[in-house]
Amino acid sequence: MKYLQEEVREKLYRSIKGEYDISPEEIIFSIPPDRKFGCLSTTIPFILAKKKKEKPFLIGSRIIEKIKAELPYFSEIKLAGGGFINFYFKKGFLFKYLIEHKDRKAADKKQKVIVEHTSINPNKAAHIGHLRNACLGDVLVESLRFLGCEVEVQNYLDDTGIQVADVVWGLLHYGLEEIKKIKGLASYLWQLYADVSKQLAGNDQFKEERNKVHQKIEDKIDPEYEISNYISQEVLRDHIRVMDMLGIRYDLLVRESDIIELDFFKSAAEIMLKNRIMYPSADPEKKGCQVIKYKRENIEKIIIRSNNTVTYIGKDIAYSLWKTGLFEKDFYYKKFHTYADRVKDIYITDSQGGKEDFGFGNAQTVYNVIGIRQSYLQNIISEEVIAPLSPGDSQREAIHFSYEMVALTPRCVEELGFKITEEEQKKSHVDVSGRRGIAVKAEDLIGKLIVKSLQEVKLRDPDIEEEKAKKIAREIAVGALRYFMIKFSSKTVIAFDFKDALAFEGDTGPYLQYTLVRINSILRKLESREAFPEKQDLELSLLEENEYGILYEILLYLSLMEAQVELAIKNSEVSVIANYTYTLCQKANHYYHLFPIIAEENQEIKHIRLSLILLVKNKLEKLLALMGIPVPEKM
RNA sequence: GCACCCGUAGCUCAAUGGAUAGAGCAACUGACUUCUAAUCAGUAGGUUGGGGGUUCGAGUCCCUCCGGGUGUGCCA
Repeated sequence: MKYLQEEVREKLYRSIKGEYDISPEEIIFSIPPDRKFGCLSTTIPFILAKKKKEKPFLIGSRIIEKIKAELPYFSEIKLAGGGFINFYFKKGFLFKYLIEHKDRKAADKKQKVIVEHTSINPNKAAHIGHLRNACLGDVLVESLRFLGCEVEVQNYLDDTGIQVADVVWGLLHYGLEEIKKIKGLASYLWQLYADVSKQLAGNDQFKEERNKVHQKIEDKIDPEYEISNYISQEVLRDHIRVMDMLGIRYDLLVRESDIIELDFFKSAAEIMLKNRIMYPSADPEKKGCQVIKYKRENIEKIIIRSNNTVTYIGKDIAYSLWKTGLFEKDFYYKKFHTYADRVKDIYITDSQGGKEDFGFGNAQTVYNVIGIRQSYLQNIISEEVIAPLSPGDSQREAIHFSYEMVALTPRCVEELGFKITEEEQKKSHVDVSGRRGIAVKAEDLIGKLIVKSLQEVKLRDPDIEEEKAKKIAREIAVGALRYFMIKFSSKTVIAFDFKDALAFEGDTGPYLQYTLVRINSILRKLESREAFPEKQDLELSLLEENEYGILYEILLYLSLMEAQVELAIKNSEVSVIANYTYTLCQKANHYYHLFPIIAEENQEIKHIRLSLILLVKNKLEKLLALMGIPVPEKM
């Protein structure tokens, strides 16, 4: 897919690449703040001037001379402000261009990408922090697909971790049959885990018991093993169910127990030793340990302890090598779950089975959506393991898609009924803590959102059928939640508060939904769509100046859409898409508020307005789909 | 100690090194017999934490100070 700016960029690049050392990505376009500076602008002469110590003005003039004849869509290309190159579209071009390219598909880049997200410890219900992870991950997935990548979504299951052992220890006085009778297991374990954590803290005897449970799980000794298996599966099913409520889905579940069972780490260690990535430490304090050098901080990170056991990072390294295809071994697989609409199945890894090739793994680029606190380990994997093992011709890349935590405002913590210390009281936010049970459960939040939106729906339409109202309420709840989780930049700590999260006005998901719902409503009420066929050569000069100006700004803004999605991926910052969509909606609302469509008597003008609204609808539908925000029938 | 991140309107946040720093919320004023008021229009609100520097141009890059946060384990 080539969008408008990309086409111009290509021509520009060809005209300068012989003279300057520059990559196409460095040529960046923006829409100038004032139309007197044109409709599209680049500062490339300034950038080139820095590289060669020349006058930007002269470089700019030379570039314009070279490309002028090659770019037919512009009436003028002017140099301004000492080095800006400003492009002026021919009248009517942009409208025509956007209509013509409305449903253009992304080029098939044939690149396979794996995105790992969600990856919640399977010992309790999901909370708001996990929601941020899954929502960010899912927008990343859909954006990559939009840009033409083949994406495989993986969810990693730490089924052998100490957290599972904690709750198994807490449940040991029950037998498996009794545990199976527990309703809402994930939610039940939420409280149990908090209680267990309290008991374990400062009680060495309990901890020792728990460690024995952990060991028995690893050695597959019942009842500990079967209980742990049951719990992690059931909790996983609960996580999948909750995420499916938000439209978030997976292709493959990867179990840590299978990585251990199939001895992936052994193969990983062989590769790393052979390539001198891992080596025996010479540091007397790390005598007998195998380490990886982390150059950025000049630290040796222990991978294999002196007692020959593997540290936490080891399993992640093996998994990453498998994901990037730098590794011979593979898992076995079986079907785990079919979604209710039956359009998709989830598979899960296994440690035995048939040799069927499912084609999982082996991607060129691997994203791991995980909190910023994991940066240290993720950087080691990406910089010290994956990068050096990737030969230049088949570059493999592991990208840490990081984000800050969701925390709670002190007020919110108190609303939830927890006591907080005086110290915490003074802070702007308090960390979510599974161990203390301090968090908002994902499903509780979704429930609150549904209750509130149902009220709003009924307020606006008291006669609405119950089922219809519920469906719309769910859609609004999902829209509000998903937008809230991605609208902040990933470096912002979200200080969660019900007041903000339950907002339906202003910069919120429902605002975006409302914009599209109203556009759809206009189209429904239009007496006849047939009277206004899609037409590329509309007579824009019929519009009075004010309307033309506002309409033109929307067209310009619409032309940025694909570039914005690319920018979001390039910067690992999907909030770009949320912000862009919000601004687009503001512009659209402003326009059709000023210029009514159905009531317009001049059929030509009506045709123009309708065409614009259809363009906005087309882009907005795509954007909402990228963000997983549903479109209600009415609001 | 070392490394990284953050500090922008009363609050919550935007702003690829680019032309006049923008939104939402809260406050105030106005627009529903009208294509849906979950909307729209308007008023007010700023020394971008302080100070230096680089640059044609700095909220953005560099240095420094102040304030806040995170990571840095033979834990996971």
